[in-house]
Amino acid sequence: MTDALRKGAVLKLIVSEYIAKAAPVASEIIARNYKLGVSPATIRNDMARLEEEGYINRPHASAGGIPTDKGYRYYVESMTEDIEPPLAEQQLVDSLFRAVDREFEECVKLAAKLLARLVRNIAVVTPPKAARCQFKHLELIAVHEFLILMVLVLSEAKLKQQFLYFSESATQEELTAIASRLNAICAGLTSSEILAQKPRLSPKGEQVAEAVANVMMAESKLEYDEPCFEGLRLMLSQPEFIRSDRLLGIMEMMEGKSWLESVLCRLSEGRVKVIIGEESQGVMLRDLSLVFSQYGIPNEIGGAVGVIGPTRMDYVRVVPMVRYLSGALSNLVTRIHSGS
Amino acid sequence: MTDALRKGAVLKLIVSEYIAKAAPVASEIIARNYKLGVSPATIRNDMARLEEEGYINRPHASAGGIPTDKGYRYYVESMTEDIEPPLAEQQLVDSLFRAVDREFEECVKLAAKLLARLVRNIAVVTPPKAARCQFKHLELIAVHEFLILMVLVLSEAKLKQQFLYFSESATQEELTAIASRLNAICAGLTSSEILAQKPRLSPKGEQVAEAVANVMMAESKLEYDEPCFEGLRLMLSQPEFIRSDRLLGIMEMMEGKSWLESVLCRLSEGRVKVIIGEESQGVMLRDLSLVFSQYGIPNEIGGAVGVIGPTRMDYVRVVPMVRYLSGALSNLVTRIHSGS
DNA sequence: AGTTAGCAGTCTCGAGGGGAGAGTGCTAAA
DNA sequence: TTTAGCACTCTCCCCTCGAGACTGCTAACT
Repeated sequence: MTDALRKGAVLKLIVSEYIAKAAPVASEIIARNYKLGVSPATIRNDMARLEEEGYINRPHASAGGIPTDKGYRYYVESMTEDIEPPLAEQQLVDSLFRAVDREFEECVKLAAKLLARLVRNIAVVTPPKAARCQFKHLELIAVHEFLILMVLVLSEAKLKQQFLYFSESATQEELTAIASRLNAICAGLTSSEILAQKPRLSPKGEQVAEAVANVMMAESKLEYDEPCFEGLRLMLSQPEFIRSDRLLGIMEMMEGKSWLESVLCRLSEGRVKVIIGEESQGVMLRDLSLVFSQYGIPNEIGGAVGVIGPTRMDYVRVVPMVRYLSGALSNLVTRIHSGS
Repeated sequence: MTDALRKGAVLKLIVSEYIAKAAPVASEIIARNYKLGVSPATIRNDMARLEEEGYINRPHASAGGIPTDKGYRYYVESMTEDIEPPLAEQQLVDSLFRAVDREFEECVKLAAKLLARLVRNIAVVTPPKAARCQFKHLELIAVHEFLILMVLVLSEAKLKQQFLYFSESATQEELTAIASRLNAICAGLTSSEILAQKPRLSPKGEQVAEAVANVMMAESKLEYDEPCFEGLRLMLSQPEFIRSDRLLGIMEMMEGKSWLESVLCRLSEGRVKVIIGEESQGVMLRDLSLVFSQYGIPNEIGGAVGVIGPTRMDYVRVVPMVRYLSGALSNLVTRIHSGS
């Protein structure tokens, strides 16, 4: 069985070598750089079998090996789960979330930027989204006589704003009264509950209540919030994108939102999901991989974080990083959700 | 003088032909496609002189003409100011701004998206920013015992949010009291005025007041708000970007913020500014052009809107479009600023 | 003087050929 | 089962060459 063992080792070496160099891997390279104690010819034999079994491919008859999706899959599966990102990178992430005094949106953006920089690929982070969205607080501010700024705070400290036009003028006092009335009535309710109970309100109050319910309805209908993408530039500097039509394909894909949905619904709690190339079954482009994970509190509030890159992606760096960041985001969400 | 006149006409035709085809323009093309009533040989003579004078260039000794920056400049200057965008496009813009019931940020994003789509290049829109930033309203909402969400409304209906940590617990009643006290004290003040007058406040009140002043300070220090970029993908599909290193250059430039500042400070009120290639004096890449305009109410509130594209940009479409959109944005801002 | 036809000259672009280099598959021996 | 040796294959780069595209120039024309 030392034979099959070595074959696996050779495959892993081929994959990691290809990830590093982006060029077909020759048998000599493997024999020379890694002390397997066998000659290139033996490696060649192993490689011939790896090709038969579909783990590697050759661009032409007498060239080195390139991992197939199946090859990458083997490589990823053989990674142990307990790899941690380098300490320096952990600290970068930690320091990002230590002070949460900024807006949450800002945090999400910064997290995406950092992740992109660390993995040198496209990073995606969706803002956390509560499973059910409850009314928390309403504020009405007169901008002008007929124009009102409505500020709505929902559960999980989510802020919404909208302008309202009144057909007749309203004083700030009147607005404050309407707001405090609605605050009393609606506290803790969902959009449908607000619509269900019909308290007696002034015409203006009715208009506001309707607007509130609409905003909350729209919010709870959303599968996930507008995700934040970063790192296009970093990915671009990788050799697979010297031809810009590749990039065009990616951008076209990303402009449609459907791909994200179909990726997110494949995620399972608390585990990093790796989707390699064709495994996405047409959702993604052939030569792209995804590394995604959920974060948050299951069935309460959460979002997703992940990386998009070429199949030739440094999984050993990316997977632990996504796992770590998703943990950090979970902590952050928990802190806001249930006190510090 | 019919001679010099024709030379100008030939230059304009060369520029517009090059803009349309992205390929060197031959004398024959000009003679055949446009009825100037002269032969290719005559056009060639004109082109030779245009080259001497620096309006066009040749990629090699026996190739057609390509406009220089100076050539584009002539073309742009010869455009009349009263060109309007096609009616259909005007209506698209108008319909975008008819209902302002969404967040303003949302409007800015949509405007950038629309502009990008219409001009098939990168569009930039900065959110409107008030010259001086005044306190309008404050709200404090308890998320948990020690974690408070502070919502701050500034002049021009600008919303800011921030989390606050208290070292001792606070009830919602207490927070409401602090907020209404500060609302009374600070109404209409700027950040420095808030810092200057030192009313007697509880320790928690002090902390909140300080946070408010900090947020406002940061806000007023900002030259302009985080601009919104759109349309990278559209620009990418233009022939000058088949090689992706061009794109890389653009993205690197855009990541730094300094270029925007130096562009914005060159703008003059109410006029569309066109900066062609090297005219930017190193701020931009050689082969990019900018078409920018301010919008808003001078000395009160405003932002900028513009387009980034290759020097070979369809100025006849882009310039009127930027002018029109900047007008539409000005209207929108005015409506919010001074009542409908 | 300005314009035009004709023609030689220049440059690009793509196809085709050949040599160097890289790396394999196969075979026969250890 | 592993290894050394070797013939073979395929890419890549460079060179050349011919076709095609336009020009610049010159001499005739209006």
